[in-house]
Amino acid sequence: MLKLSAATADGREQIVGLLYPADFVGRPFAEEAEHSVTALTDVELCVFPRKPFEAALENHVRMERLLLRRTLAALDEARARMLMLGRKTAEEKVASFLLDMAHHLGGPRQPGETSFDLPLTRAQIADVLGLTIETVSRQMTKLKRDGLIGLPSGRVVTIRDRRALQERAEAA
Amino acid sequence: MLKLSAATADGREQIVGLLYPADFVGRPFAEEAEHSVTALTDVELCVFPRKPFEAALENHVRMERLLLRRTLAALDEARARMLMLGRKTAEEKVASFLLDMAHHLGGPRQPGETSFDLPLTRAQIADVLGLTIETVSRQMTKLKRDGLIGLPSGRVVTIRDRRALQERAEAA
DNA sequence: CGGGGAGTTGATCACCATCAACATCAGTGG
DNA sequence: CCACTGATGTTGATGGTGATCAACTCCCCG
Repeated sequence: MLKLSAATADGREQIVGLLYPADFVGRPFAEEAEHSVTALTDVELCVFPRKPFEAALENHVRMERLLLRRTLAALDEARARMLMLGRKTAEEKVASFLLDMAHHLGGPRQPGETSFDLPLTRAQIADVLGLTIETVSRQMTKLKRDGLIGLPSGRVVTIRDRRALQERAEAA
Repeated sequence: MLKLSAATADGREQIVGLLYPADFVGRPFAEEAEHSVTALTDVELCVFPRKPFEAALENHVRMERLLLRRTLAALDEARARMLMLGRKTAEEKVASFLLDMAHHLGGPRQPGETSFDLPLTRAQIADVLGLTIETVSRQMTKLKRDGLIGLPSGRVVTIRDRRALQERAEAA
C-alpha cells in the first residue's frame, strides 16, 4: 500500500490518495510530479521509464483506454473525498474512513463482524482526514465506547456494527 | 461557467469543481452521474448522447487521448483542492480562491491591479471552500481592510497586492 | 533496564459555525 | 415615485468543535 500526499510550504500534509495492490501511480504527460509517494507497507512496484510508457500508450489503444477508465475512477474518488474534507465532522470522517478500510481490506463480506489491520499510523489517518492525531484517537475511542467497533490492540480494528457505523458516516 | 457539486444526505453541499468555457463535463463509462451540474452564468452547452460519444472515443484515438489529458489535469486540480480543504485556514482558502479566480477571469496579466466579476455568490464560494457564508464575508472584508484587495461593489473584486495575497494563500 | 516511537487522555484555547440583526439592492406593483 | 418584498451580503455576539499543549501509557527493540 502507498500513500500519495501533498504538503503546504510550512509543512502541513494532506494525503490525497491511497493506493492498493494493482493500482497505478504516476502522472503521464506532465514534466514534474506534484505529489510525493510513500510506501506504507512492504511494496513491490513495477516501474516503467516515462518515455517508453507514453509511447506504449500511443501504440496500444486498449492500454490507453484502461488508463482513462482508472483516471476517471480516481477523479470520482478524489471528489468524494473533497466532500468529506469540506463538509463532514470529525466523527463522520473517522467512521467513513473505517468503512472504507473495511471495504478494501476486510475479508470476505460476512454478515458478522469484520476485522482488519490498519496499514496507517494515527498520524497518517489524520493526514487522510484533515484532522489531528488526537482528534482521530478520541473519535476512535468514542466509537469503541459506543460499541460500534473494537480495538483489540494497536492497529487492529473490528467492525462490530456496520449499520450503525454507516449512520455515523452520514453522506454517500 | 458551471459548478460541479456533491452533497451529503442531510443537505450539506460541497462544490467539487468549477468549469470554464471549453471545459468538458460528463462521466463516460459510468452508469450514473455522481455529481450535480449547475450553471452559474448563461451557458452554451454542446451535448452528446452517451453511446455515440463513447463510440467516438473508441474510434478516434486522438479524441480519447485528449480526454485522458484533461482528466489527468482535473485529477491534479482536485488533489490540490483536497490540500486546501483539509489543511488551510479560512484566510488561506479565501486568498487562494481569489487568486484562482483572478487567474481564470483576470484580464491580461498586467503588472498593476486586476479586476474581475465573481460569477459566484458568497454561498457558492463558501461551498467551494468548505466554509460558511459569514466566514467568507469576514475574510474578504479583512483582506479589504488590509489593503490587499478592493471590493468596489457586489461581485466585483480588485487585486491590489497580488504578492501579499499570495503570501496569505501560503501553500502551493 | 533504558530509550524512542506510537497511541491515549486531559486541560485549555482559538477558529470557525451558528444564531441573529441589519444593510443593500433589484424587481414589483401600488 | 415610493413602499414592499425577497435575495444577497455584512456585521455582531456567542458557543462548540477540533487544535494545541502537555503528561502519561504501552510496546517494541536495543
